[in-house]
Amino acid sequence: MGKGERTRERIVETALERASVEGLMALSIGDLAATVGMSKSGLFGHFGSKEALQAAVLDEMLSRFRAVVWDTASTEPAGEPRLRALFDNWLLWVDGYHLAGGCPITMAAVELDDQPGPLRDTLAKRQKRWMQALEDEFWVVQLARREEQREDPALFAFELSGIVLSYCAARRLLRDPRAGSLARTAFDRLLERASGAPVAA
Amino acid sequence: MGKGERTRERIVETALERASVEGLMALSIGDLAATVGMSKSGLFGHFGSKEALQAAVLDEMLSRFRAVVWDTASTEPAGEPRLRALFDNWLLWVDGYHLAGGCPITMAAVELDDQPGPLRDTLAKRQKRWMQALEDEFWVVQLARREEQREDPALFAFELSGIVLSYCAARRLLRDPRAGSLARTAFDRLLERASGAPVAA
DNA sequence: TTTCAACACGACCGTTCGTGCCTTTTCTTC
DNA sequence: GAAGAAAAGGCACGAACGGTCGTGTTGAAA
Repeated sequence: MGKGERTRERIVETALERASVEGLMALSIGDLAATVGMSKSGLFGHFGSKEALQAAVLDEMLSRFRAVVWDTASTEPAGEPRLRALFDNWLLWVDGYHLAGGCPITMAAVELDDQPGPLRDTLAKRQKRWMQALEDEFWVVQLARREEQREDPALFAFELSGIVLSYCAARRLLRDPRAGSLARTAFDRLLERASGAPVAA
Repeated sequence: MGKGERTRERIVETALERASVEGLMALSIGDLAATVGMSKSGLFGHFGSKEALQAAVLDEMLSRFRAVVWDTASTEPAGEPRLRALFDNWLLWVDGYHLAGGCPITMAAVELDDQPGPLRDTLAKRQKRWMQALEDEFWVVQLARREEQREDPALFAFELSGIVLSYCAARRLLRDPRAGSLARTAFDRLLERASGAPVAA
C-alpha cells in the first residue's frame, strides 16, 4: 500500500468521524484538511471533488456496517441465533462503534432522502439489500411453522428497523438510559410473536 | 397584526419548507432572502442572528406538529380511539403535510442530537413530553386490564415511535409503496397485544 | 396630515467555501 | 544515486457565508 493510499484512508477515517456528528453534507474540505494536518489542495487532490469525497465516506461507512453488523454475525447458525447476533451488533453499531456521532447511516439516510443524486442512489440500494437480508434471515426462522401461521417477512424487517431507529432516537436525542432494555424487550416480543412460542430469558 | 409580523411569518414559513428538505443547519440567510424576495439585511433584522432564525423555525415546526397531530386527535375519546387518531395524524404529518421534505422534526432530531445548545434542548424537551403523552394515553387503554397483565407504557411509546420512524425511512428513502400498510399492520399488532384482544378490522 | 418608529435596502466587512494551477517535496524504481 | 512519478503545498480565484451600518421608505398612530 503506497503512501497515497494510506493518506487517503486517514482522510476518509477522519471525514467519517466528522460526518457521524455533523452529517455528510456538512463536510468541509478546509476543516478536514486542518484536522488531518495537511493543505486543502493536498487533500483535495485525493478526490477531485467534494462529492467524490462524500461518496468515499459513504462507501466506507457502508462497508464498515457490513463488517461490524453482518460479517461477525454470519458465523452464527442461520435463523434465530443469527438474527439475535445481528440485532446485538446493530445496536452496537448504532451506538457509534468508535464514532463519536453515533450511526452515520441514519444521519445520511435523513440527509439524503430528498437529495437526488448518486449518493442517495447508493444508500437507498444498500438499505434495500439490508432489508432483504433481514427478510431472508427471518424466512429461515419461520420454516418451522405451519404455512398459514407464517408472518410477512417484510413486516418483520419493518418492525425490526423501527426498533433500532427508536433506540437511536431514545439514546442519542433523549439520552434515555432505558433505551437498551426497551429495545431488547421489543426485539424479544417481535421474535416471540414470529416464532410462535415464548422465548426463554 | 402589523406588517413586520406578517413578513416574519412568511420568512419562517419559507424557512420551514426549506428546513424540511435540507435541514435546519443548512438554512442560509442569503438563500432564504432570495426565495422570499427581500434583501439579506432586511430578513436578518427580523431575527438578529442565524440561531434565532433556527429557533423560530424549530418553534414553528413543533407547534405545527402539535396542531396537526395532537389537537385534532384530542377530540376523540381518550384511550384506543384517540390513540388511533393520533397514529393516523402522525403518519400524515410524517408524510410532509404541505412540507416538501417530509417530517422536519425527524430531520432536526438527527441533526441536533450531537449539537449541544438551546436548539437541542428545546427539541429534546418537547420530544420527551410527546413520549410522555403517548404513555399517558396508553395508560388509559390498559385500565381495563388486570394489573398483572399490563404492559410497560414506555415500551409502548418506544415501539410506536419506532413504527413511525421506520415508516418515515421506508417511505422517503426507500420509496416503498408498502410502507403505509406495513405501518398500519404493525400498529394494529401493537394495540392488539396491549389491549389483550384481537381488534376487528 | 404630520410625525415617528418600524421596516427594508444596498454596500460592505472578514471568513470560508470548493476548486484550479503551478511549484516543490517526497517516495519509488531502476 | 539519478530519474520519474506521486503526493503535498502555495497561492489565488470567484462565490457564498453570517453579520453590520447608514440611509431611505413606508405604515400606523396622533
